[in-house]
Amino acid sequence: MMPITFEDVYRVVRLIPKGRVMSYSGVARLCGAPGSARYVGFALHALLHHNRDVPWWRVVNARGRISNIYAPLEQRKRLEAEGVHVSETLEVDMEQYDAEHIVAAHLRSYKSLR
DNA sequence: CCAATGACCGTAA
DNA sequence: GTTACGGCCATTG
Repeated sequence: MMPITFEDVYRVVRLIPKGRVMSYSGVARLCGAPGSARYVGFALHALLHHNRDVPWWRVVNARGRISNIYAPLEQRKRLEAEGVHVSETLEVDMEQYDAEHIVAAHLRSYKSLR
């Protein structure tokens, strides 16, 4: 299987619609690297000191919890600003907000158009 | 080259 | 609800 790069991760994260979220494992799956969730976290971590056009705040862990240890409140603020409800325990409802199926469909149509 | 390191995850007890 | 552990894999020192 082809190794994935930071850019592969950023490409998928950029497809998450405003007002939606995805899990680290979901991003890894759509990058074609199922099981590489840790690496997705690593790629997002690399964004901290380089401002890029990547909506990192739309990525949470598989249970909907904010696992960013650097700026959890900033992440919550940005999500709320998009209409995503974040609980006091820093969790979102994945049943309601998970965009994996949407992004997957987007990638499928992109692939068939190409 | 090798070992350690993550903004993680699924399973098991 | 909790902790523990193995797997994960590109990057870094």
